[in-house]
This record gives sequence, structure tokens and C-alpha cells, in this order.
Amino acid sequence: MFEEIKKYIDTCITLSDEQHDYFNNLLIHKTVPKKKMLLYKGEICQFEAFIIKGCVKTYFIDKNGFEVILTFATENWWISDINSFHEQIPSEMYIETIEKTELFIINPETKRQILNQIPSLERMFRLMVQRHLGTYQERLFTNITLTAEERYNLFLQKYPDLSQRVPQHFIASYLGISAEFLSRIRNRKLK
Amino acid sequence: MFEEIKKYIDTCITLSDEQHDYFNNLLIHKTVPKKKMLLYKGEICQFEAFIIKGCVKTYFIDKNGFEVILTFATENWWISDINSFHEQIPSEMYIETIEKTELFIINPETKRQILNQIPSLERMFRLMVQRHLGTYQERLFTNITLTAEERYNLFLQKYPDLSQRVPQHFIASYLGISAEFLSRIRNRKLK
DNA sequence: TATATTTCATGAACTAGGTCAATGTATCCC
DNA sequence: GGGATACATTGACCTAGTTCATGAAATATA
Repeated sequence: MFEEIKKYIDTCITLSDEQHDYFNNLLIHKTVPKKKMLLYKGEICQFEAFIIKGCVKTYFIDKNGFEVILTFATENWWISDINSFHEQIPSEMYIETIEKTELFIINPETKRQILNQIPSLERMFRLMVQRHLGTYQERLFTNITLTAEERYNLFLQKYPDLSQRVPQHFIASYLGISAEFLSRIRNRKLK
Repeated sequence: MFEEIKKYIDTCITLSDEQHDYFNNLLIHKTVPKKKMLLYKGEICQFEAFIIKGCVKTYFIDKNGFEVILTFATENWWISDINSFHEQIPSEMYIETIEKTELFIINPETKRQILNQIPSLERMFRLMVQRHLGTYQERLFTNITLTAEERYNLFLQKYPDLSQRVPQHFIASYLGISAEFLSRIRNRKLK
């Protein structure tokens, strides 16, 4: 069960077996059903969660009440409203499962404990934030410079599995286009 | 000269006078002319810089060779390619001054020293990254959900001084629209 | 002061992508 | 298994924003 998160940590830093064990013991294991809200806008985010199995989306709601998906997260990704979690301020976004999802959860208190005990994990969490930042920078850039079709192709290339797993209109929302137009793009590509 | 950066630090953490002095003494003060490149894509970013006076832009270049401005930074902002700086990997972006600019510079070595001596500054730097992240999240959202005119109004409201300081076509680039269309929007607003 | 360079505005024609409405197709659930 | 609900496709029409050109201001530079 701890295999995947160990792998993830190993990509950031080197820990002893004891340290891994200490870390693992503080994780809270949880399974949540499909379509379950993990965070509402306005709430204070009390978790950083590592996805063992399943799929989650983070989104904003626009002025017409429509979802705008910011990110999908699947196996071996971290999910949280980082700002809300760290500063303990109300969240701007919603987080919701798309599939039945199995998670390791860290709450503010366990995080404090973990970092106290294993300061070198600071680096892993910093990398986590930086990777998020890089992802957003890239997405802003591609959203501005690429056409809808180019963005869709890029999406297929970067997340080939997601295009099978999540409904099409979620992908449209992520790409910033209407569901109808994505359908037309797909149609066009068949020819 | 150190007044502004002290103010900035104070919004994040509390330091003693000695700590402030220690910090200030490690800063490298530098003045660079207008239109000076601070970082090219492909280079490894060796600075985190606090802007005392002046204005800087960060940008990508799109497939047609056009600039897409990611951020403007002016007085009391930090500027860096955070990812490139921390991981010492090649940068994805360009950084260039728009005006004659006065900076405090921190290089990787001084940052190591500073954090060694004053670990509580870790928090300030983490906040810096998180604020950047929040900014990008919001921009992605507004870029997807708002019209060009709405985005321009938001820009005027959030950065009233910038609209006077930087050429219009830079603002268009930042907003993700053509310079011509921004001109039309402005014209429309006059009536 | 003249010249080159940037910057800004405006018109005309075009297109990527949106909206609305109708219909078809899965999927879920009792 | 059947009715409801969610999801995908398609057509017709619309519009926000682009591109290309041209000229006028404004700014820098010599």
C-alpha cells in the first residue's frame, strides 16, 4: 500500500527505512466514493492528499454557474488547495472526486509533526508546490497561444489515460472550450 | 534603501533588528538599464530579485515568435524563474526590464546562507511561491471565463499604475489578445 | 532639428469558437 | 427491464477576436 508514495518520495529525496516508516504511520488512509466533495469554496482546506487510486478534479465556478476545471489528479498526484491549507484561509476552489478514490491524507497537525521529525521532507513539499506552479504557467501559456484543437492534442499526448477515464465535457471544461466544440474537433480528427 | 524590503518581510514574519541587518547585508544591490535581459530561456536562473524601483516582465515566446507576457513586476515584487532557480534547471521563460530597474539580488549561495542563519525566512519564501501559484490560478481562470474587455477592466482595477507605465501592446500580450483589439476596446469604452 | 523607431488607431474581410435547440445514445437505479 | 438522467452529436446561426494594411502620433536619437 505504501509502495507508490515511497516511489514518489524517492524522486525528491532519500530517506532511511525508519523515516519512511515514520512517515507512513502518520498518513491517514481513506477511501471516498465517486462524486464526493472533498472541499467547497469558502472552506478552509485541511488536507494535502496523495492519490493511491482514483481520480479527482479541482475547479472554479464561473459567473454563469459553470464549472471550469483547473486540474485533474490521478494516481501518484498530490491534491489540495495549497494556499488555503498553508495559510488556513478560505478556499477559492472546489475539489471533488470523479471516481471512487483511495487517498493518503495529511492534515496540518500531522504535517507539522512530519516536518519536525524529518526536516528533509521540506524539500519534497516545496517541489510539490513548484511543480504545481510550473504546470499552471505552462497551461496559461498554451491556453493563450494554442488553438483548441492543438490544446486537445497536447492533452491527449500528456494524459492519454485521462481521455478514456473522464467524460468528454470535463475535458472540454479543462481545455476552456464548449462541449459541443470539442465534439466537433474529435469529429474533424476522424477524417 | 532597505525600508521597502523590511516592510515586505514584516508582512510574512517577525524578525529582530539583528536578523534584518544580517539579511540586508547579504543582499546584492544592482541597477540595470531599460530593455536589459535578466534571463534567457535555456539559461539557469541564478537569482531571486526584489524590485526596489522599476518594472520587469517575464514572458514566453510562441511558435510564431511573438512574446506572451506572463507577469509584470514592479516595486516590492519578487522576480525569478522559481523552478529554474531552485532546481538549477534550464529556464522556460525570458525575463527583461521594461524600465531602468533597481534590484536586491539573492543568488543560490546567499540564499543557502540566509536560510541557515534565519530558518524562519523559509516561511517568507514559501509564501512567495504560494502567492505566485495563486496568481497563476486566478489568471488561468479569468482568461478562460472572462471576455477580453472584462479582463482589461480587471487589469486596470488591479494594476492602475501599470496601465500608465507600460506600452499598450504589452498589456494586450498580457491579456492574451491582439494589440489592435485592445485599441478597439479602449475606443469602445470612451463612448 | 530632422530622422528613425515605436506606438497607437482604424477599416475591411475573415474565422475560431460559442449558443441554442433538437436528437440520439449510454448509463444508472429501483 | 424500463424510465430517468447524464452524456455526446449535429445543424444553423452568431460574435468576439484575428489578420493585414495603412496612416497618424509620439518618442527617441543623432
